[in-house]
Amino acid sequence: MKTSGYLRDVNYKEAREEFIQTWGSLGSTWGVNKTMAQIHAYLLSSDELVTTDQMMEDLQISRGNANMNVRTLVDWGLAYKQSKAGERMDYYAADKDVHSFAPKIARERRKRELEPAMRALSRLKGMELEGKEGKSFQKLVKELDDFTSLGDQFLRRYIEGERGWLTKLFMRMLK
Amino acid sequence: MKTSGYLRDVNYKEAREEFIQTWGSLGSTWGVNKTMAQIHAYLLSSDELVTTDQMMEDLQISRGNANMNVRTLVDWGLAYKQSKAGERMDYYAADKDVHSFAPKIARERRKRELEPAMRALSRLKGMELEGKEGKSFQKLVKELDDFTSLGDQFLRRYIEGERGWLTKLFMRMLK
DNA sequence: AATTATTTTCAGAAAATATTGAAAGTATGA
DNA sequence: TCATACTTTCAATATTTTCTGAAAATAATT
Repeated sequence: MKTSGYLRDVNYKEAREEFIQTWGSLGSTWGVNKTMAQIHAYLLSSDELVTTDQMMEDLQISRGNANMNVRTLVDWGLAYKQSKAGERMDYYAADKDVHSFAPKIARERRKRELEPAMRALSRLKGMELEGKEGKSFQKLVKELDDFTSLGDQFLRRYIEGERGWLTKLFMRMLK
Repeated sequence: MKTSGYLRDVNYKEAREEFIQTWGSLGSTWGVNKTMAQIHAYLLSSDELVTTDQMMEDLQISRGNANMNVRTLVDWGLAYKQSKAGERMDYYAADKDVHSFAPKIARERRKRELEPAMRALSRLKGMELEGKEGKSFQKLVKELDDFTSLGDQFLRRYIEGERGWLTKLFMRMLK
């Protein structure tokens, strides 16, 4: 028989390892640091609750790094801390449902990437500028502001909206 | 009279300066380096064609930096090189229309941020894993793949689609 | 209350990323 | 074809970001 216990175990481990590494390096391009993305992938792909020590061991990272990044995951609502009865150590698990955790990521990215831009634009929009240059600058600011506001409304709906909303919108869109 | 020539000129310059600085620091959170975002903001807020030397002077950056980042802007289609008749220096200007340049940014970000994730997921989806862990891993991969594919279809429409598409979709969405 | 287990913090080290500036490359035109 | 004006490249440097590890803090146990 080809798929011995040994072989299939290695397969799963390899697939998981690839997933974790890929997610980690993609994390950087998404404005999330490598370790945080790796821990997220690690928790997503784990059936069991895991401790900080297991993360340190499997991802080869320091205690401080593990602690800091798992905490951020918890802050974002992407992971949860759990206690096992009779044990002192903290265990962690991820929210596994993409339709539940993706909006949480969207919420954080909106906060970091969109809100400051909107604040800046609304400050600039409030200025009364004169002259040819001033006028076209104001036009630019207004257009950027309209555009980001549209994006913001969309994101808010997604973040706060009911589960199927995005999928429904896509269905309508494709028709 | 309150708005003397001097005053309103300073006003415009200050507003523009604030715009450039803000866009620059936001750039970092958007995966675009500070200088590139600053040059983009500088060109967006300029009525005239500008040379590399003007950028160097006004943004206080080196020639290499200016050259490299303005080239990337041109590569992305966010800026254009123009020659003035009888002059040797290269002049640059930005695409000022947000409904024209935003999809170009979306295109580049899709390429960098979404495509590699989709490639990784489709590679992982192709694996036949056994055991309880393997099965739930495959479920995870499938869900992530469905989700990213949906996002990809959406982005493609936006990137390739006609001008008003996004706004129309939003209108429908708000109803 | 003292000991032990566990988590958190944070200054400094390391890694990743961006920028400089001078040298090499190209195009123009005298 | 040589000189000049301008652009591009890239090794060295600077800056920013992330990570480490040991010390401090907190919590549980005896």
